[in-house]
Amino acid sequence: MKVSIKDNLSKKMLLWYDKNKRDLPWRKSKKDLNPYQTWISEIMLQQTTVEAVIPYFHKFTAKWPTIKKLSESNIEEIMDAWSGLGYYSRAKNIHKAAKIITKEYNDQIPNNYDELIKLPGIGPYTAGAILTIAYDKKASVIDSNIERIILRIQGIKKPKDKVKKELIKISEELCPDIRSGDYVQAMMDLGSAICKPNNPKCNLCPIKKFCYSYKNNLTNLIPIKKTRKPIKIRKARLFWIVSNQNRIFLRRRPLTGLLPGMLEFPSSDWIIKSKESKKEILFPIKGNWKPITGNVMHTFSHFQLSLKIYICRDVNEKKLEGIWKKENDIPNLHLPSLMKKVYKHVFSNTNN
DNA sequence: AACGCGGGGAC
DNA sequence: GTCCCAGCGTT
Repeated sequence: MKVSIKDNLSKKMLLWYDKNKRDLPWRKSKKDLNPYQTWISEIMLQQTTVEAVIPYFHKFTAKWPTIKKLSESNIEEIMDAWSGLGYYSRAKNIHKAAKIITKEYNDQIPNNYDELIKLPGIGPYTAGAILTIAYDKKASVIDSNIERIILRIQGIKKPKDKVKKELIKISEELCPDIRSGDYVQAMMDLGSAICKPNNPKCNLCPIKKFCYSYKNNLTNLIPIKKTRKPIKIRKARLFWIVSNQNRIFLRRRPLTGLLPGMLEFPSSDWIIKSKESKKEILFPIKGNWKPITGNVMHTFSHFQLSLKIYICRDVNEKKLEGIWKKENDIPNLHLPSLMKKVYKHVFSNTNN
């Protein structure tokens, strides 16, 4: 890459950023820079939109204002605070990392790549983001926005995983020595507002004069899209159990796998549709079971789930090991989105 | 290199 | 409905 592009691109981006930056809660002035808040925001923002993160960031940092406080909390509290945000291993890893930072780094988030990358939940992107945004160091930072911008500017028509080394090199070269944090955030804002995946607004782009794809009308072809596999459909029966004290039965999922440690209403195994057996329904307890009209559908990252809900009333609470909650308390529980869909479906299809 | 891992907004 | 999002850990 030519030196003139390197210098001028970051200058253009910083000028653009000063005029167009979004006002986000984790964007502090220099004197208020807080590596802890940078870390939490970057973890929350992994594969998650800014709009979804904002309320969670406020709640989380209000409840745990320091790493020390966070390291002293328990995992259930953290999982509850994360419920609804998705990708729950991030919450587990934050807890693990907080303990390590407190124990081994005197409550200070490391300021070098080799130590950062060792922490659970911090990979190449997040390490670079913390180095630039929290510590104003020059680093290679590649998120999906910056990746797309570089591929377009350079007119790279190969699949991105074939040019990984090249992208790392270019992203570091483009990163300025001063205001590196502002620069990477400028690039991400540009990717979000201008250099979008589809129908980019090139006429508004401050760096279009550096862009091979703009000049050659290739922005709709770069980055090349790879076909993704269709996701499978799973089916299951979910059991809505009401006790003779008018409370609802829940249990906590195991701390590994899907929705780790989250509360749920019990269900049968989630079976892939083609393998569905016609065996008799195995209810968790004897009783007068009745199906509820309709199904609850929910799409996860790698499969879709269709739930048929069955309801049983007047159950003795001592017959089941788990958590019993009053119906009025259900909406206030920390449930994953799937289970929120479930209780809304039940409430709207029964007349309690 | 491919997969498991959530949820929601834009279109 | 499909695509995408400030990715990471595991296999």
